[in-house]
Amino acid sequence: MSANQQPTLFDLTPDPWQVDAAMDGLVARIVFAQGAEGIFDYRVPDALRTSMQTGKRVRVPWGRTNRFVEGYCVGISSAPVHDGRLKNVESVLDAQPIASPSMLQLTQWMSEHYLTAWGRVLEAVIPAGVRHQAGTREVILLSVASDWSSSEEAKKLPSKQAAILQVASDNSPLTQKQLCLAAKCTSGPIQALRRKGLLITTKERVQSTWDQESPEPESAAHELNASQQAALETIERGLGGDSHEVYLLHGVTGSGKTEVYMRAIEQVIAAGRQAIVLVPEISLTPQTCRRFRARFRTIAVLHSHLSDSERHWHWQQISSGSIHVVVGARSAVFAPTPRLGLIVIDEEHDASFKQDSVPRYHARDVALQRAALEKFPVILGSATPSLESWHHARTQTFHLIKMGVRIRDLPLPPVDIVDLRTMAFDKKRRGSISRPLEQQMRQALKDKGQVILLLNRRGYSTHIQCPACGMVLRCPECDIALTHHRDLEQALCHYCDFHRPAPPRCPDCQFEGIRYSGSGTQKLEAEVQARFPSSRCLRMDSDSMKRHGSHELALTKFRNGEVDILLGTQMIAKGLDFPNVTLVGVINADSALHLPDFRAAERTFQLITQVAGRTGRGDRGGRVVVQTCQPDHPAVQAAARHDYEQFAAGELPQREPQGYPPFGHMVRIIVRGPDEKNALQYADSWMESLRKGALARPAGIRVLGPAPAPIARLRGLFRFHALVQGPDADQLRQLIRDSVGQVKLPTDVQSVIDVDPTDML
DNA sequence: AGCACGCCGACT
DNA sequence: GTCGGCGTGCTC
Repeated sequence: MSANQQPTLFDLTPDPWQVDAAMDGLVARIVFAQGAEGIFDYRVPDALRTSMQTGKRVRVPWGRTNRFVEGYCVGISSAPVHDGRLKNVESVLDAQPIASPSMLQLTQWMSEHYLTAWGRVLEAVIPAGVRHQAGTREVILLSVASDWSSSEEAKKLPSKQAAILQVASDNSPLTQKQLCLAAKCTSGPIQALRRKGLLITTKERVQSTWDQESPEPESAAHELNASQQAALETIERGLGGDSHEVYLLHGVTGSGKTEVYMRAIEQVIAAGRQAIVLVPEISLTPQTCRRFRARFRTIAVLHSHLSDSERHWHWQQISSGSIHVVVGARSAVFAPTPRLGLIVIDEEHDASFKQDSVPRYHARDVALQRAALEKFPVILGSATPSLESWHHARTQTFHLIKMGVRIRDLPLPPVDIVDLRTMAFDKKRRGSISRPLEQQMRQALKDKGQVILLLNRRGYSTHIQCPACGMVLRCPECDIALTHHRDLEQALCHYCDFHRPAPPRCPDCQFEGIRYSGSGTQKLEAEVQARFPSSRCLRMDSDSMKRHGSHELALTKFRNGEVDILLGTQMIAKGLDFPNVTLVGVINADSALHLPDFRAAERTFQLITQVAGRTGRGDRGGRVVVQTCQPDHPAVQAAARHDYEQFAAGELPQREPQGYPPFGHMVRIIVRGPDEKNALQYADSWMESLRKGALARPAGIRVLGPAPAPIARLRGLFRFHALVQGPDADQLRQLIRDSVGQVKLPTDVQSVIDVDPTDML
């Protein structure tokens, strides 16, 4: 908009009847899923005026050669936004918008918040099955022309054609095949009618045939105890209206949070709106699905094994408003509910809500933003809330609701801490199970209870080392020690797909006594089988649960009592509700404690507390044994007392002086490339430019690094990372946005910008 | 992301 | 002299 045009526009303000003419230059604003990152303006030719809508995809000419590319229309304006001559939109690809106005608003926010191009966000947020209209096909429908009775030709039709016309006008549009059947004719007379213009054709996408989920037997609501009732009453005040409130439901494990969610959802449905329930990926077990299906008739459960066409079908059902409840993992936050009234985020602290590929969004934060835009409340539920949410609740932006007792007033299980350092002097004993834990296990099994053992490492041995020359077997592509998997007799890298046969002697010095040390779940399984030969043991980790449905099968076996001891990685720590579990053993509580991550203590506390909550859920009570080398660590101590508030009160003051979340914001930048020097050099100059930029802004922004990432090499690429921290999130983003492009990226160096990182590896 | 443009070295 | 290497920059 140049300065000399501006006054002219205002001088010639059109009279009302001229408005149409003044709107001549209709402009569509387009973003692209690949390629250029900006917003590009195109003229909308008259022929496309009616079909063009925001949220539809279009085909537009691109670049000097004007090859056609696909883009999303994110806005339409009547005045040209761009100075130069605009190219024309070539065609509109969608009959209906694929993104609603509110979804456009939300993705625009994400693109700003996560420093990711808008088009990339849209592409990631709309399922591929929806984009490709999987499971539908285009059919040609025949209907009677509206002016057929006035047509001369219609009065002197052959009898067959007249009959067909009659059948067609008595029905809604039919395919040619259907019309043939209904009028008992062949295609001949139908073609004749089409030529005469008496039958007109329309194209429509229809659903291919579909087998429905069989409905669950309906189950009634449970009675609420006093603490559930109180929680519901607080939440109720925000439901049904247009108020955007956030409730942090801090309920101990087994306090019956799910029932509170369900009651709230029922009220939202009664008010004519829909609800979304986000659960951690691993909790999306058939048990969870069944529980919700049994309660709500019109529900869509979005789990990871859906095919593209199933996903598309659910999307359409949700979009039409006929689905009232959507249950799913992270990406379900984008479900296209027309009038959303509530989002519930169960286990809101869970790491799986953060996406680890572009756009690196956190479903909790996206949900909060969606709720603010569409004006509805959010319930965050957890026994171990993230310190971010807890902080917001303490500082009054979230409503804190506590549920401190378990349903039926069951007690939280007592926790015994076993100090592994003193156990090290027990020379007669080998393996991962200490004497006290073994005794407790014998007792529990003797009393016909079930046992859960947590060991957060898969494989058999965690490292393979030569005692003669000191060599540790490493992945040639990654800076990672290989793990021995005995079932395959292979040494595997857990970060890429590298594997090699497990060596019988040192590959460097040929020493025969190469040592396999450190315990994973496979070794623990062998140890359990050796110590408890008459008990039935089942291992659950991502190796043994690869097949679809194996997770469900394993849990069903455990529930039916066909398994006495369930052992596994953190996938057994979450959400399971088995009343007969009378003992939980944590094999090594400090495995995550030394990770170079400011959230290490928080993670440890959450994991111990969550797995401890798997026991004492029946009348027989339960106990927990936690083995650790740091029995005095605050995270271990607080978990042993089931005392979240004690943990938070100790941990928050540690974070404040450093400006770590929740007291400040953080962006992590990863720079990687096949050439170590190039990558480091680029990272260095980028951080240098960030430091310069930080000086020109309000104080308080600091740039740490670059330094080699904790995993310094991954899949052959050297990795450096840096942290940019500051009290003001917008300032941080602005600084980084400005710096991108100031330093030019060598072709062999890639960068990743992770806003609000949860992972530092 | 492509694709053209442009500025350098090895060749008929 | 020209062909083609890829580093740079632009695309409404």
